[in-house]
Amino acid sequence: MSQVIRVENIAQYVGQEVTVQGWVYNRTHKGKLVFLLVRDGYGFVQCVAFKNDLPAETFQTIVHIPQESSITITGVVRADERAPGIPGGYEIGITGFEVVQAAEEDYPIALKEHGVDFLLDNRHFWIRVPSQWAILRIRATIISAIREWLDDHGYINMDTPILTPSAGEDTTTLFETEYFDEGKVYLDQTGQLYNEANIFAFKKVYCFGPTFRAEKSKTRRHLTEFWMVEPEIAFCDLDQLMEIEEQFVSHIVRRVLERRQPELRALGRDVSALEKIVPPFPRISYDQALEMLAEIREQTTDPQQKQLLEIEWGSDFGAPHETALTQRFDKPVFVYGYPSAAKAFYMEPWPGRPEVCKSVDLLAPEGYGEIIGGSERISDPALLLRRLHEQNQPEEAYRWYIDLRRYGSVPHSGFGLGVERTVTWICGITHIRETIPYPRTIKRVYP
RNA sequence: UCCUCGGUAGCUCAAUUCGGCAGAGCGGUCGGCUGUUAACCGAUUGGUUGUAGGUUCAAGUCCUACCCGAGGAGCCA
Repeated sequence: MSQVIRVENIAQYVGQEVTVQGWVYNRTHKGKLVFLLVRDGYGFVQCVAFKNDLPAETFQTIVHIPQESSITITGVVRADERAPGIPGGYEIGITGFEVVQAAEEDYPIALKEHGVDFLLDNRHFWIRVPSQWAILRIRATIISAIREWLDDHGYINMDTPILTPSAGEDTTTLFETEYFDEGKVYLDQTGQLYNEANIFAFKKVYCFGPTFRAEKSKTRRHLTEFWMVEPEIAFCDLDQLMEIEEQFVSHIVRRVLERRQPELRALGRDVSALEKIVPPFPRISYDQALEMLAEIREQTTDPQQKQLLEIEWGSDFGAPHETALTQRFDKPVFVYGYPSAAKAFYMEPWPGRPEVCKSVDLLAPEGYGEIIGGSERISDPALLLRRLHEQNQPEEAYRWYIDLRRYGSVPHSGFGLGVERTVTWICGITHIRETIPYPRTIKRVYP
């Protein structure tokens, strides 16, 4: 056996004999010639067998090898523009072939069109196909870029609890479970409140973990279990927060462009759209956004769309509004200064305009919409207490949270970035369920 | 929770206004072909039409109830 290579590095081995450990993704044969498309976890490479170059028995084995069989192939790498694959452009002329296991012949996923229902039921196999494999490789790169940027900029990772007491929020959107003799506890929706405690010890922190929402949302933008990274920064106001967010998001996109070109190509992603993602990002106020929406509604002829785009001052944007708005930009756009009534109680009021708060959402371009929600938090204990009462929140549950403001309070801000929505946008795909290995939606917990 | 659409072979779908033998392509298998890209050619394999009940000589098709899924809204990342 020659050196076992990773297919992603195949260009380094032209002219050499190498070994690939992997699986048969596709087989097609033409008389004395067989093409195998082999995946090794790192890429897809075409391997070619000529009858005259191999022992008769080996050739017959290759001709009949079932799809998805696990194999060890030895052969010589050559560049050939005709060769498909990821990265593609290289193929292996087979000199040795060993079967680890011949797969059963009824593998359900063909190289043909399939319906969503079928593919989701077979998610454990679906992740083997190039598009899903590419998306999940990009996801992993996005996650490592997130940690890399934060770790390099003075943020420390603080894991926040997943099992949390009620905190008095509307429990219909929380998954609950029994916790010994302590009654009900809930799966976390955010680590933010704990992170607000953490910054007073560590200054800049982030938590990164799964988040659970029991909302009965049934759209292409929702999962019941998703991953969110939540940085929180002491001595930081709303303007500084936006600067951080645009640097952060730009870094993530840049890393994907640097490290995942073959995967982006496999997905047919328009890379030029991603190359535009550099700071600064446009900033518009909620009021300006409303004016833009009014303009867009004027220009719309479709009566149904016109109705969907209706919005009154005070409401948060729905998906149609975000989509319409972001189609007008080729970079992510900040929308700041939302009505306080539409946002959480802990957001700092706008100076001189208490009906508006220092919140900011980042909406991804090309119609993708919200990927980040963030704000400057209230730093004054008396004001925080008043806002709690105004929103009828139970004071006792937030005792420790209010106390944070009594001992060295500072202006501070933070945000949450939804990993799967970011992956959806960067990959240029239409549905969030493809951005996580095993999606959990309101109708699916299998496999 | 509400609105819309759908469920027929392993998969993707068809089955004519008006009820009349359950079909095709793909996949799998066998054979042919030295450059395939979702190859092509020939043969072959393949069915509890989502479930239960009803109408009828006869139901994939009509009626009733239910189950399951998808898309969208609201809510959110």
